[in-house]
Amino acid sequence: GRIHVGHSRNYTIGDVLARYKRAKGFNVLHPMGWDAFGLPAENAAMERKTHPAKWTAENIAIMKRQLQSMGLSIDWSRELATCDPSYYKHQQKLFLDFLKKGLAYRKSSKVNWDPAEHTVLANEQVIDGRGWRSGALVEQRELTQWFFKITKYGDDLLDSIATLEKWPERVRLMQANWIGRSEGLTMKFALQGAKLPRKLSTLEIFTTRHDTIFGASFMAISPEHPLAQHVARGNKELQAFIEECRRIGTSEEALARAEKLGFDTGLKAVHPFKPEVKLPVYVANFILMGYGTGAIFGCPGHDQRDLDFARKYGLEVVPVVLPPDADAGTFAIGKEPYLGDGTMINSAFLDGLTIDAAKAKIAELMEEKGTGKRKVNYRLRDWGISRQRYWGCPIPVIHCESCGVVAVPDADLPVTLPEDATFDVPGNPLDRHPTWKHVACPTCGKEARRETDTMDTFVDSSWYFVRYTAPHAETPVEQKAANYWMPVDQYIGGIEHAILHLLYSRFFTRAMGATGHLKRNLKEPFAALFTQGMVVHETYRGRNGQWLLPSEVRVEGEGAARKAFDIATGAPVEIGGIEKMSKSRKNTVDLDEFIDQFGADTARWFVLSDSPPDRDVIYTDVGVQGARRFVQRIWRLIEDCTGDGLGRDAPKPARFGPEAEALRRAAHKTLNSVSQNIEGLRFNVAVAQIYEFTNTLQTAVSQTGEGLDWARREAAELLVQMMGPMLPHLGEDCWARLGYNTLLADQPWPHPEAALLVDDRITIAVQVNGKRRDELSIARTATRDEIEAAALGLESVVRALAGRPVKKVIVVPQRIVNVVG
RNA sequence: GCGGACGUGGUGAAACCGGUAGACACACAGGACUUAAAAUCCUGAGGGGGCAACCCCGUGCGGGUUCAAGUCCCGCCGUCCGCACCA
Repeated sequence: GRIHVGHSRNYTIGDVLARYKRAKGFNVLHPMGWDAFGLPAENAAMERKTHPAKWTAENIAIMKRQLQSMGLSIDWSRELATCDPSYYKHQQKLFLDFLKKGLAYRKSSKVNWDPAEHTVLANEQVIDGRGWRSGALVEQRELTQWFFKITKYGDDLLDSIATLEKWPERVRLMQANWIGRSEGLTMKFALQGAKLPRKLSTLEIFTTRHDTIFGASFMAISPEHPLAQHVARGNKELQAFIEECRRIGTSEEALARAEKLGFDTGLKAVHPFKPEVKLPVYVANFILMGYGTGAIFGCPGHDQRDLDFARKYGLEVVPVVLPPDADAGTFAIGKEPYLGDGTMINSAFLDGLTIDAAKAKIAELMEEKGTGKRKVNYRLRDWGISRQRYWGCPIPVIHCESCGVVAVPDADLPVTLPEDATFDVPGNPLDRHPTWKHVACPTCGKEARRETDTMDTFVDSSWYFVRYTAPHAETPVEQKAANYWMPVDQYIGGIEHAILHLLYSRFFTRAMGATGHLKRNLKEPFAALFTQGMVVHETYRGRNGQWLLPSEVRVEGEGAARKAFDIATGAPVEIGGIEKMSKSRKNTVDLDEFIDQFGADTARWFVLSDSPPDRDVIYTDVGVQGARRFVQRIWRLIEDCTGDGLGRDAPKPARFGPEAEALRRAAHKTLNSVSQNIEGLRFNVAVAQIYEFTNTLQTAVSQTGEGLDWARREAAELLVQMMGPMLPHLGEDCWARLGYNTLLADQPWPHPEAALLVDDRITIAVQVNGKRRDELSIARTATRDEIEAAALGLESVVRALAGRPVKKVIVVPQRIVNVVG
């Protein structure tokens, strides 16, 4: 039962919010995310060890027990619905509907292939600079895989970011950068210098700086470009160069630092506006085949990479944009290209135009001649969902020699995984399985083959929130339920999902609109997004570099003198950085042990209390002790407040003495601001206010006064109700202690009495020349003149003025008065 | 390199529209209770000066706007995050 406390933080936040909203009278559906069952991310190891069924009864029982012991409220019938195999049935149906609409397709492309593991490497898997990974040389392979056409919605996904007002700015930015829209022009250049096949005799490039066409001094193409491949066939040196590029080219970081290298093909490209100018064509290592057309024209004057390249190979550098205050006669490019605004020079008919005007002119001329076309380019690629592994939702299609790709008929869904797969050899267990893939073609009945790729688990998480709205429906989505619940009012998750999961979910909502599963005008799945911080903890490493659990380590000393020792051996231990709790680093806390020792409420209170929820919380034993102390203090306090025998039916007194009045004001004010702070997800502030009010109530316990018994009773009840969402177990106990046999969780959220929220007399600060000198207690309704008179009459003000005449008095009623002298 | 966020006591942090900086908590110190410890309760505290009333300084650094700046503007410094040859 060792799980990350960090893992549960978003559930705690969501749970507090859900309990609060429910008490406020809202209908709340609070499913926990896909990862609540934690398994997809850990599948690599589990695939080998566990039984096929992802949701074994045992796994579910473990997770359920752990989450319940954290005090989380879950509607389990809904939760378990997505663990049911029927979820995959509906997901397969969605896939086939996407296929019909052209939103899913197959494409052949080059992939990094690990021959040792016999599998495709995911993008994020690191390969070293020489193309090795885990001791095996990585190959490139041509492979046909499945894709979702997310690029179809590139514009919409980008433009709609503006409507996501309740999303964090940085997530919106990350998504915009990821989509990476740029407007430009494709241009065709005629090639000369060798006999080329018709298809390769013109070179198409993409640029966003067509205004700089007269500054072009070379062409560059990607090593993977068909033209490069063609020329290399008769050229051993070029072959070697391309091979070299490929080796370096696999690691992105190495690539960014690598020197610009080129290989002159000997070919020449004809300048589209100056036919007498022939530009040399290079194969260059910094050109990506995956972006644009895999080819560019190089304009060294106005692009850093092109400038580096030109300097290295001695190519011409002609400035064509003149900075506003530079002189056309003397302006030259040094080490830095000029990237700013200006007017065109050295550019024939463009001279004197602005950059934008020059772009428009070039685009217009080239479109007329048919040698160019305006084009919007995206960094975003279609989503490759094929995985060559057992663990995942099977892709429900059948390959037939005569009928091609055939959808599995609805009646045969779901396609389920074989239970007797073996994992003793690397590679895809489905492909290797002796019988599973052999089936009859649903159309012609001939022998055919099942698709053995499974879907990326990101597919699973891209629509679960829709399925939750009607988890037992016969169709993937029940429109009525989806229309009622969607979009999700508040989504809570880690920043690690800023791009992929959140973008894929946005795509799915659109695609499911296109296939009729959702309303078309529902574009965005999550109206508001909150990214919570993690629970982090120090890491410890023993002498041999092995990670140690915090419970295995004894820490001595303070500050710089802090030292750690292995409890078992007494050996010194290295104290490492504060990192996200993870099993591999062993900086975790045993949840079962924690619950035994402190209880779930302490855990909840701790993660809510210290830091704002969007920041990381450092797990410390003293922090937990503090939370525990408070939980126990509340219990004692409620006992003290109920001990005098005043029952819940006692009539409200007609008059309250000053002590009772003060207590009631404090209670209702606290209720008011705690409500606001829970709503704004400022739990740490809500916690602080509850602390403060607890102190007030504690003081009142030892006082006497008219109506104070009743006021104490009221205060205790409000306190219990306020803390209920955060401390549900203690809350129920206290509620019973107060004499109720109902559940606190079922009580409506209390309303503060408006009259108690505003004071008759208030304290305002008095400044002289902007410095605070005194404060003033005055009627809330006091006029400007009254406040001014009272302030000027203060001895401290007179003293601070030191005889200077008063020039001006600024009065902000109910806030401050500033005397300028 | 590009883009973004942040910088407040010994620590985690509050401070809503520019209006009493440091709420609340942790740690610390002193006291009460106790044979003792734990637990609990009370008191203290940004820095400096003063017996005290009180005064001066203070939100990374330097400027600016304003009656008034942690908050707004300009320029630095530092930390963190994201993207990274995207033509």
